[in-house]
Amino acid sequence: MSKKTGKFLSTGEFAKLCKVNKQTLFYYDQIGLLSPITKDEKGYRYYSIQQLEVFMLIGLLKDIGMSLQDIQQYMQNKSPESFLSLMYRKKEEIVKKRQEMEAKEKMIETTIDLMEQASQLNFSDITLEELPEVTLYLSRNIENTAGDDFVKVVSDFIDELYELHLDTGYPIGGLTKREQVLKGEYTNYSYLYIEQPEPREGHPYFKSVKGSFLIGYHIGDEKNIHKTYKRLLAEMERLHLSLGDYVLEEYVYDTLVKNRKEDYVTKIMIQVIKSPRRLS
Amino acid sequence: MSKKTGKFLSTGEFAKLCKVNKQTLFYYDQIGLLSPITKDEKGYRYYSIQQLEVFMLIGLLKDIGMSLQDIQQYMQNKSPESFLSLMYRKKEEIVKKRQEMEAKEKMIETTIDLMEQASQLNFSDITLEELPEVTLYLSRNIENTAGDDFVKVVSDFIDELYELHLDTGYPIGGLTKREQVLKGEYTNYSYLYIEQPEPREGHPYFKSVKGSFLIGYHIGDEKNIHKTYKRLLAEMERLHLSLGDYVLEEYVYDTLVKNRKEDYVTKIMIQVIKSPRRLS
DNA sequence: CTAGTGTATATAGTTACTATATAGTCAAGG
DNA sequence: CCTTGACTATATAGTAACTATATACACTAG
Repeated sequence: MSKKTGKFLSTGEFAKLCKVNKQTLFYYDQIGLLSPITKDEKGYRYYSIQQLEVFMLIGLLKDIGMSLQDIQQYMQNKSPESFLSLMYRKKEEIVKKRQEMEAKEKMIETTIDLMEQASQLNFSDITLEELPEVTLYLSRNIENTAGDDFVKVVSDFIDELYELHLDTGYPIGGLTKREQVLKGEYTNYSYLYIEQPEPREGHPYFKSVKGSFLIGYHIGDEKNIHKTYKRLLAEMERLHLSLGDYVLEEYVYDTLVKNRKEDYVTKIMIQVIKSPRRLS
Repeated sequence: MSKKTGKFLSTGEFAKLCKVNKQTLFYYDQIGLLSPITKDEKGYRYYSIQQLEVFMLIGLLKDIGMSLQDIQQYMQNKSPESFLSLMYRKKEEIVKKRQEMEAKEKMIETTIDLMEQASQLNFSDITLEELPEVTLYLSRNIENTAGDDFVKVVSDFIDELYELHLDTGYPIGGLTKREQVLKGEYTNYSYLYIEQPEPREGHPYFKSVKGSFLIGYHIGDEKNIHKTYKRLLAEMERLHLSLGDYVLEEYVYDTLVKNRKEDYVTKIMIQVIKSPRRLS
């Protein structure tokens, strides 16, 4: 602090209060966003305590995505009324942002849960499990689609996930109908799906599945997944089970956590019927 | 979509799915953050559906303040373990961010309330009001401080507000003790204060005030505030009231909402005692 | 009166895009 | 077959909001 400037603050002091780089204040002065209340004959800048409030408002507006230019725009013709209407608008935005934050928090939680579960699995095991009812959000049918059509369906599906906030961190899976599996077309998915832990009413496409599932894991490139399917179907025979209506397929480890395709792990869930044995 | 590329997406298509500019994908490819799964002989890029998941992860990490470089760092040596630990760390960060968001939401709410209240006021009125108990967080004593000392106290005070999350949108006010007022030193504040709507236990410096207050408003530059004080003290006399222990002073309209000092409004709250009349 | 700290300006660098200019690719229509 | 229009590519420059660096002046303590 130079001189006995009383209740004024030098750039350095003010910067410390604001918890920013001194240069940032020079910059704000330069673009006319926040200029010191006075400059002395040597060009030294002096800020007042009040200006801290302004600086904090700038920070608040910045945080909710306003550009410095827009902020300056407001600063130039302020009034209690315009301030209030600005606050009302920004209130809405900040609420939206907080909600997005919460959604992301949930996504991370789900991802953590899934990963923790995955780490407990033995991928060489084949198990028979009774699955509880789950709700799946389905894409449109994609059997035998390719090229533009396929792209369109996937795009629409993803768009819906965005719009309806259905992406909760669960992986996107492929559902194959019984008939396709019988034909040996294991990778000709009928639908894409995403699990919905908290299904909401009033949306079409939701589908619940429950029952007995034979669960196994395919390790490596998807290209060779038919081998794992053969293994699973053989096990199905051995246990005197017959094929149910669906097969669900989803990645456990993929691009997100593994660099090489050989390390990818796909979970295959074959719905099965125990008795009476159905002809397949 | 050119050619019968089956289940691959061109840059434009993938950009649409990701809801970003095509250029952004070029940029990500360039810095090696997210490269298409294949390029054909003409240099055309082709992305897979799986890569959307990667893109979304990048978006998530970006949103919680990770730089593209750091993200790339992770991408280069991923594993379920490192992914999990990253998620755990980021979970904490996102929780913190959400809480900050909530604090800002509250600040905006308070600001809106204060402004709405202010718009209902008639600044020429002098009123006698019974104020309920409020908790004030006080700075260290600043009577007669100036220069470095003053700056230090204010800095510390502001730092505490940051650290203890005490800035809830209420204005920072000045508390003047009875003795100063009697000496006519109206602007020689004894403490700075900020109101705490939800006081927390375990902190020093908290001070509750309640009782009768004579409330008036000063319009214009703080320099002339003594005139308004005189007016208020005269009114006090007229009502046969005597000066209490404190005077509170806070801005109603200031730099945030008015451009000119002549339009600033300061609220002055003089604690008064009705009877028995105390000698002043 | 010098060392050390603080201030100023001017300029260049950074991050994460974003826009523009130029040119090659491809499928459809006349 | 040629042109049109919509797409692709690269290369370069521009943007926002800082951030760092270089150079010079100002003030204060010993």
